[in-house]
Amino acid sequence: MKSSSRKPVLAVPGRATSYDVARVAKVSQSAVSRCFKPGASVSSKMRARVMKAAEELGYRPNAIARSLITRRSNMVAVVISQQTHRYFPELLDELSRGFSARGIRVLLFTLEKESDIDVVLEQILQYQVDGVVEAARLSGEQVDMLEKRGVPFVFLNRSLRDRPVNAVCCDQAEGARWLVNRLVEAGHRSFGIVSGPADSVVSAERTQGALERLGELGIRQVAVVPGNYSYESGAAGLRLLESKLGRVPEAVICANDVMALGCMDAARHDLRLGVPADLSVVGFDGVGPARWKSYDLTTVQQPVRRMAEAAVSMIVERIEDPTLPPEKRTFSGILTHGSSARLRKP
Amino acid sequence: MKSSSRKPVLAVPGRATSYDVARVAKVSQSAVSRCFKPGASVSSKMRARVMKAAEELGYRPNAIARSLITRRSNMVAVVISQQTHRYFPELLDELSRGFSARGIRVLLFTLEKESDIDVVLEQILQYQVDGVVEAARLSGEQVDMLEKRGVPFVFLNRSLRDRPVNAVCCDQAEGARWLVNRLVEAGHRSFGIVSGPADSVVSAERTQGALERLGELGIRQVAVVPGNYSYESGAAGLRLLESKLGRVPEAVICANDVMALGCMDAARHDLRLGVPADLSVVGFDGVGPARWKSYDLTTVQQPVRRMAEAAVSMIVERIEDPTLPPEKRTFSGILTHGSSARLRKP
DNA sequence: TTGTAGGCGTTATCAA
DNA sequence: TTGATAACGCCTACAA
Repeated sequence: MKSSSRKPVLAVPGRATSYDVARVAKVSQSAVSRCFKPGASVSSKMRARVMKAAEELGYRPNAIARSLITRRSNMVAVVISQQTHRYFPELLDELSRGFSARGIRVLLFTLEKESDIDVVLEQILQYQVDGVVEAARLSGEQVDMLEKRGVPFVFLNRSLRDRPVNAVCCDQAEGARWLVNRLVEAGHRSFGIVSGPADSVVSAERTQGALERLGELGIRQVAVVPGNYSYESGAAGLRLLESKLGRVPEAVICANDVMALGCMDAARHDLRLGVPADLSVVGFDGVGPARWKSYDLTTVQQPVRRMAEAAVSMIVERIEDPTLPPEKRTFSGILTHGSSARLRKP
Repeated sequence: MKSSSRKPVLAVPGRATSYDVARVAKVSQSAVSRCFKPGASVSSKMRARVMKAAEELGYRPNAIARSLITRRSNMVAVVISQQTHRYFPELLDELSRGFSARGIRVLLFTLEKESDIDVVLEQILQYQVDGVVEAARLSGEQVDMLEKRGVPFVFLNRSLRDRPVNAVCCDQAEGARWLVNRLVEAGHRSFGIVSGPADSVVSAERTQGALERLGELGIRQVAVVPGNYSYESGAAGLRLLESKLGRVPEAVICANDVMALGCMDAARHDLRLGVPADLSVVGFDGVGPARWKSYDLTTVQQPVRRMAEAAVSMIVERIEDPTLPPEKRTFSGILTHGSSARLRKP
């Protein structure tokens, strides 16, 4: 018998293979394999014998070997920038939950700089992941690579001009317009905007959306200063706005919540201004701290959970059926009224 | 020629194998393999031909197949509770950075409940990871399984009684004692403690450390109430303490920063108390928001970066040399003076 | 330096 | 229902 001659004892103690189990159970190796395959046809007697032997040896099917032959790794890559992850851990949590509920493992790639995406993409392709969730930007060529390889992927909160790709987004411009509407309607006439990092698509959409609507409403006193999504840059942003406008604007729109909180603190603690009495501050995201009593921020909350769930199911569907056409799902943000902005009662 | 007969054309367009490359380059498959192995001996002519063909076909070595034969997946599992991750995304960031710098991929497992660890461990073993970072608790039997399989693992901020295991910790009790010392020295005599979830080892150590030192210093007015690490439970904790002691204590020690911030806000906004004038509040961790101007929390900061780096290098060393004996590395926390507690100037 | 051949641990396809 | 046998894509002696 081949199976008994090829391995007198366990090569590595505690790393039994299906051959070892077969030998102990005195059945064929393929029988062992079948016992570990959900809907296979095995007699209960066989199953019992095999399971007993497997138990004894501490056998576990080798997922790597399985992947090789099935051409399914049951792994999905999640690519996320450190920035995003740091300020928005909820996103990864929800993605991880969703995939794990469907029996899929997450191979995590965090990017320190967006430019790291090149080497990361290389890794992703080598590891034969079944799909990719991209919460980072990709160039056209990089998208080409994924498409050529037939790896399903979905963008999170970004997309590609002039190209049909899978994407789950929150309508940033819409949210920005809402904020502007409510602020103007409540009488604010001078505005400051603290944008996010230059390479952030989300920040650009939020900033542009706000500027556009302000223009439509004929608001002329508007200044934009750059931030980098950090608390500190929100605080610094307020001072920049002040010097740019010659005075503090009546309302400040920050491209994310964390900057808005920095801005509120700078107003209150450095400039001794009342928020919202002297200054209204609003943000985007709906992160945890925005709801804390010291801030109670007015913001456009992103439906993270639903977005993650959408991304997960879009990927899974396309793993099952790669011919599915690209789809873009856009969620509206949720305008959350806090007390950081002077607004009319809804 | 076997190589040319086995695959007339690319099976899946864009998924070339080393055989495909070999055929196009008119060399053997093993030659292709060698060209992609760092320190192999290949003539530059050969390398050029192979690389050209590989480029044309978009060939990338299949990491799964490689893992199967080398018995090295170059993947490490990171197990972390959602709780920890949500409040401390920095930890995962630093781990991911460290591993990726060493050419190792992270397979992420987030736990909603600690009890999910069973199924997660099963996955980990099946996926043949080279090592495991455990930021979650493990039972003795679970540790047995890993050890029997010879998978190196390191605990983060937890350990196992009566067992030599790899661990990287921050000395929680020490930090707690420091806090108590400084508070008592500044004249505080009545204390409240808001603990973390019952199943958190870290919370237990912090709480115990504080209680012990308070006992040694002869402080009698001490109440402990349970929290769950959330902002809300910190706020609720203060009210619980008040009803338990009959009044608000002079100092509140929270088992993490986020609860401390909730506690500060409850004091200021609900009870109209001055912090630190009427009440001192301290926490543990050193998270970002603790440094925000609205809080400026006195806390014991964990050296996350160094801890993650230690965990990474301990794992990597043990992947290289599995015979290395277990090691425990304990870091001291960093007492960070904010203005949330009335303390003597250092 | 290059090619041949044998495995790594599974699943899949057939006969039996 | 069971058991041979051939892949999956690569690495690695060993021989040339």
